Amino acid sequence: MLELVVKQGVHATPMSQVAKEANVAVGTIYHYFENKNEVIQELYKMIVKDYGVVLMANLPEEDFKAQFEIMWTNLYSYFVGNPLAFKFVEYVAAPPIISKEIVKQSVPYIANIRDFFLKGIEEKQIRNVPIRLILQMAFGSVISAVRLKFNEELEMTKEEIDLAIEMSWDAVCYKN
Amino acid sequence: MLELVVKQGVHATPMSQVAKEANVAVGTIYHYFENKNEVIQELYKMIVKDYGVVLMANLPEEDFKAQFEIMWTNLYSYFVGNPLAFKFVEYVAAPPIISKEIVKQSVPYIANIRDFFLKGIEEKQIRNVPIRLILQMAFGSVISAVRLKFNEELEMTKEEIDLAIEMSWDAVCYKN
DNA sequence: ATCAGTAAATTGAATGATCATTCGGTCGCC
DNA sequence: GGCGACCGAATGATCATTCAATTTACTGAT
Repeated sequence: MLELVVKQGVHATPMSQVAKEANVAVGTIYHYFENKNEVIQELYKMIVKDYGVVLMANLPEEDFKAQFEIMWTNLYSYFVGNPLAFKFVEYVAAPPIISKEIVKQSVPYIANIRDFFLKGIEEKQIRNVPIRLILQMAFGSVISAVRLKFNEELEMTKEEIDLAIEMSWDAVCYKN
Repeated sequence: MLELVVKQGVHATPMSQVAKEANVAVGTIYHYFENKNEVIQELYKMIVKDYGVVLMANLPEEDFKAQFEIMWTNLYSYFVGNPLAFKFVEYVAAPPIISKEIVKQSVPYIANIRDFFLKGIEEKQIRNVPIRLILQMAFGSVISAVRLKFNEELEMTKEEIDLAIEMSWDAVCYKN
């Protein structure tokens, strides 16, 4: 369903097609889900949970900036490697399909990311500004980079990725 | 139609409702537009054209950074003052409804913004990195700020706006 | 001024599709 | 023999789009 929805849009993918693709009957889907929207919502939660884990993987112990860089790269790689996930959260996961309520339910999945930046602020590695601003800016820069790649506006070589990370870091890092 | 589409989503707004809201008959709409999608596309172009103009308004002559700040604020104010426009470009203007083709057609409307940053690079005010990266990062930071406000995650006081601008500037400005 | 003539604008009921969802029934397993 | 998983045709709506009919706006001739 993820694939179909990303390619055609939510309302252009009939449940009949979803059923066919999944090799089940339409009725079976309705046996497990209340309605079409609930399937979409579960898809959303799955993806958030997924990248919430990936994001924090393989962090080096020491340097804070190095950790930031790895996190940035983790998320970037996740989206580049899972274009469907990216396109889903970017283009499909919009109100009123995905409500604020559902978004809130997904917050715990990424709580550790928030904690990471809070620690950064305490340790004077990260600007002392509202945490939501930090998160949104950092997250947004990754999204921007992925967009550039998928729209084929930039090739996103190693150098370009490093530039993007550097810009992103300069936006959030502590200033003397 | 903008209003209806933003509130209900494209496929949840029947042309009959659009017609009623506009006090015309359905047929009349089809006299002026090929189909539903074309109306949406014209909406998109209108909005891009609109903020392309607003963005460059009232720029002070002197300081480059000051100009950047005004541009940033211009776009921020535009979106905050036109929530429908914001929600439309953010949530509705997605493929396959708005194709890459349509996006390309709208590029000329914002060519002067590109020129502004190119000049900035020449004058060593802006980082010497691919222009698309600059544009996407700068634009993205405004979007992030507007999102925070609309989601009521941040109040976006004058201070918070200034912080966001500062972060955005640090991301794109020239580094010695 | 008036009016016939005509082209464009407008109308909205009818058409033909497409879908989400339901539910009576089947199947396989314990 | 009973229970849950599974099936998919049938239902009831909803829509985008069409088009024949009607109205309006404009022209120039009288």
